[in-house]
Amino acid sequence: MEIPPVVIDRLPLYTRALSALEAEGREVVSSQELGTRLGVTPAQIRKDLSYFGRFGKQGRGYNVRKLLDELQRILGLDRQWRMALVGVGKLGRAILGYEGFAPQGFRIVEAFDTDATRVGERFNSLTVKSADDLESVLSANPVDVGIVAVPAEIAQNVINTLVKCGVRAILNYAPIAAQVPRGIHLKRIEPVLALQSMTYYLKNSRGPA
Amino acid sequence: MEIPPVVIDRLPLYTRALSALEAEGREVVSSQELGTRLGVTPAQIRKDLSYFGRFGKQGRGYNVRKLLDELQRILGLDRQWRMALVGVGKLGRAILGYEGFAPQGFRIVEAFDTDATRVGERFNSLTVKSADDLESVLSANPVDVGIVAVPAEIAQNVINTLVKCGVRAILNYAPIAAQVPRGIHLKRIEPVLALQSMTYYLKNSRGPA
DNA sequence: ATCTGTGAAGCACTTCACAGCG
DNA sequence: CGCTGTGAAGTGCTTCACAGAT
Repeated sequence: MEIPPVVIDRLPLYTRALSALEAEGREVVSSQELGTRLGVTPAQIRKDLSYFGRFGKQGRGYNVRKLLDELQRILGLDRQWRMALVGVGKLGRAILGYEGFAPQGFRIVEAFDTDATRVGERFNSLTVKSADDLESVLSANPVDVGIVAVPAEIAQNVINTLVKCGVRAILNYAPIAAQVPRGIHLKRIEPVLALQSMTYYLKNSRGPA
Repeated sequence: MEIPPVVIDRLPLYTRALSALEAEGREVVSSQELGTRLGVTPAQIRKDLSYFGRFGKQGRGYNVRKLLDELQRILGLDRQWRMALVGVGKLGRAILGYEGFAPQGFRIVEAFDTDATRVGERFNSLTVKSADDLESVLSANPVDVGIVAVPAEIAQNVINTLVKCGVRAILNYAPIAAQVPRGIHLKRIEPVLALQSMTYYLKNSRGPA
């Protein structure tokens, strides 16, 4: 069956709420309550989950631990994912220092830069390699995800190279509208884009309505 | 007229492509070419723009400069927007150091933290203030946007406070599924969420298809 | 000849509403 | 009786296809 992409985008939110519930010691939750926590309708949650199986108990709800396990399995969060960072400037360093990846199974295992002065720098157990070696390094030791943190002008080039190296998922921090072939997954991580659409609504309403 | 939210989300992408075209010295562009650059169908671009007016010339296309001006006006990008950062930890510092905001008219004008050791720290022209003073500072000097970069446990609280202070747009970096009242705009800026949905597709296909 | 602007058709996602199980 | 799972109805977004402007 073909699952609607929006459904896939919501599943990580569900896992997050379920983790919180588990931490609170809750064993069971209804679609109603989960929905209230997430700002999503209960019907939507039930429908979303129904694409993958029947995880609930009628009259009772969902077992928190069990549903969390199922969702993690469905999303592939029950394994480690290898990532390569390209661009070790200001932004790249912040990404290397971000502590939110590892606990969720995402590890940056390579870092590249074009700037010779940065090549050889060490961050924890990681040594920055030359972008010239990107293809050879990733061919020998493939990664699952590429993180692009280079200036806009060279971002499309870097993305093309990553794709050529077999990287099928890309997290793009560069402010460009990048192109990728069909079948390659790219997500923009960009505060400015998010801001620029919110301003439309700010502009068009006065006061807290 | 009520504009579909997805349309609003695409407009910033259009402005970005148009800026690039202008930098290249292009004066005119067709929906076809713009679409190719952005990975969007030409019909969608024409339809999206038609919600706001008739900006093109039949047989010719759109004047790049003019369309860019119109979109910036529509989105409210022709003015400055004031932002307050809450949380000046590792992530907050990276946000303060990010140089992508100012050129687009977004300025961080206040920074708050609960940690007494951080209060008083200076970043460029900005002095970190105590989170206790958040309400009084923002009441006297409102901001348009709140940026939340605090630990998950207190993020919802911070968001509630910002909303109480009249902030109607929030950029949330904290890994929680936050709740906001109707009419308040919240965007999640979260690499991990983006990764967790991409893994679904990685897991479910082998090779570059 | 070319490319826009747009009703109408088509598709995708959400919500409803209820049968059925615990 | 409460709550899930799900066809069916409803809504919203995208694409088509073409009249009309240059």
